[in-house]
Amino acid sequence: MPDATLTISDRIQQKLDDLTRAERQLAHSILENYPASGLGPLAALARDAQVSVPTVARMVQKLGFKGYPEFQAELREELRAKAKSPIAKHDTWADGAPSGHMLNRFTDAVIDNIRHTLGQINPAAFDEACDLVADKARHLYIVGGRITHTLAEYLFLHMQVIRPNLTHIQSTSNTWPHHLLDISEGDVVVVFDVRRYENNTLKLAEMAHAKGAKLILFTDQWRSPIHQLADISFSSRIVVPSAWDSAATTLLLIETMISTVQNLNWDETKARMEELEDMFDQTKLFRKFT
Amino acid sequence: MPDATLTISDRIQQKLDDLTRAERQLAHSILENYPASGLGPLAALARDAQVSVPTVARMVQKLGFKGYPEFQAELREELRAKAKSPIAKHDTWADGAPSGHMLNRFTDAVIDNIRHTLGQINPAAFDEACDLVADKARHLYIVGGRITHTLAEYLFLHMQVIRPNLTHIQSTSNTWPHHLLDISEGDVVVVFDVRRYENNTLKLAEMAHAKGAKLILFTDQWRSPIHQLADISFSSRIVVPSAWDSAATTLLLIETMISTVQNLNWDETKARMEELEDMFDQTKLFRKFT
DNA sequence: TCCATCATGATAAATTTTTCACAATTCTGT
DNA sequence: ACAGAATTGTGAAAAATTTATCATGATGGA
Repeated sequence: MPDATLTISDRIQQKLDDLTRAERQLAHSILENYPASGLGPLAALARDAQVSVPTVARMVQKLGFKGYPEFQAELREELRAKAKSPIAKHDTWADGAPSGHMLNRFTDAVIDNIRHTLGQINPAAFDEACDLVADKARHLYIVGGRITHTLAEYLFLHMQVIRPNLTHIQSTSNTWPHHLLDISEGDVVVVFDVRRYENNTLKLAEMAHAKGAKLILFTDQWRSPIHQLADISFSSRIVVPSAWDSAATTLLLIETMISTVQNLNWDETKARMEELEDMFDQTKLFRKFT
Repeated sequence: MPDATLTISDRIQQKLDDLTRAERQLAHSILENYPASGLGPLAALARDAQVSVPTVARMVQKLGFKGYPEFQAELREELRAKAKSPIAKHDTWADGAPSGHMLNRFTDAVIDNIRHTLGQINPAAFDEACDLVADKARHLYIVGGRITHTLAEYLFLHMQVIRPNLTHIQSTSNTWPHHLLDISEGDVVVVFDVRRYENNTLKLAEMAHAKGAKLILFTDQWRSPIHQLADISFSSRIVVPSAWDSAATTLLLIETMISTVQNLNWDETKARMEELEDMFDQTKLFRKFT
């Protein structure tokens, strides 16, 4: 009988390196919705993980159990113990860390930010923004400031694969007036501006607005002054137990936008993506022979 | 097929009056430590409740199941559903958008990713990593790949304020071997590498490891090959309903790290931050937050 | 008190599940 | 490119679990 102080989940993760390809595949499947999947019949688990039945049997033995039934018995025992233990420890995010640990406090705050932000968002406006960003006829400019340029670049890198005709502008650089010359009516400018709102970014937005560009703004709950010019703006809650603000919620919105735009342009993107896949495969091959 | 909105526990309690003596005995045994006992073999359940095997079989049918295995299947399904949403009784995050809207689907996935990731993280390892990153005696290198360099830069920008003596390396650039010359034993290298793991990044990590640097790795659930070299690694779940992966969870970890490191160095950081504020004010590059 | 009805349990049959032995495949180092 | 080792899968045997059958005991009303 294996060590009782470690959960099966812990032990799987610990052994993850010693496992073979199929076993690792299985391990992830078990962890995926733990412990439910492990409590079903062996064959079902094998099917879900797309491995053969004996692979499952072999791995449970590797984990130190005599057989699958013994493995299940301990899984049930874990479940018993967990249900019995006080609920206080139950609602923390990082198991084994006190609820006052930064990991738990921070995560609480971020989840709360997400909930608030999504609760206030206007889905129609979001869809409209995605349509604009997806429109390949319009040139797309993506603008970020001192910190937010990382978010801007994240959006830019993905859009680069999805559509042509786009530019990343860093408002802190002094080259942006050059880009502005090319902006014409109907172009789309996505601007990131969160508190410690930046003068440069505001100027840029004003001028783009004057030239008749569509402005989409990602800002915080207090809203950058740019929001008065913007056609569509999204404000995220960014407060966390830190001297800094959180960009996690804004990133969530950006990623959702990427996914939505991708879907809108799927027919054309597909080819671009597959090309990219090929490149990755080549990289893999390259690694194999070195 | 029984009603899906009611849990088995609910249904047993509802039927409690219609049950016979032995069945009631069994029912209480099931509820005693729910749902663990129901997930074992039928015979074990019968023994624990001190009733005969056929009694169990009969009652399960009385509850509307075709047989014991079907009963267990639903029990597992309940467990799955319960594990998924300790927070998210929210079916829809964005009010006014259908639950199938990308905003809701994506947010669901990200919350789930966060829950999984935090559940598997080792708080002690996290604290240790923060200590290393906070140690100003060690030079800090931050390394990112094609996409992840945005995350790396996000960490870099904040660390720049918190501590001196750090470098941002982009593994896709060809200048990184240059930086490698300066790495010495005891230095700390924070590496970002998520799937579509990059050969350049691996090479860099190997060489830094060979020079005796401490390696801290941020990767995904399948883990970059670098994790075998890394002193500490963190794996985030990154799957979302998109052709791309999500960086949101990794960003959450980074931000938590920033905040923790900030607190560790607070005395010295405070001065740096104020100095920075002054510089911003003087150059009038940034507006003061009101 | 006796019979009819229902609940319960023992046993056996049927089915499912697990384990084992061996073959095919993939990977690794020369 | 090859041989040897390790990994993975296939199919059959063994073990277990579940279901069905039937006998026994209990209960309650005439």
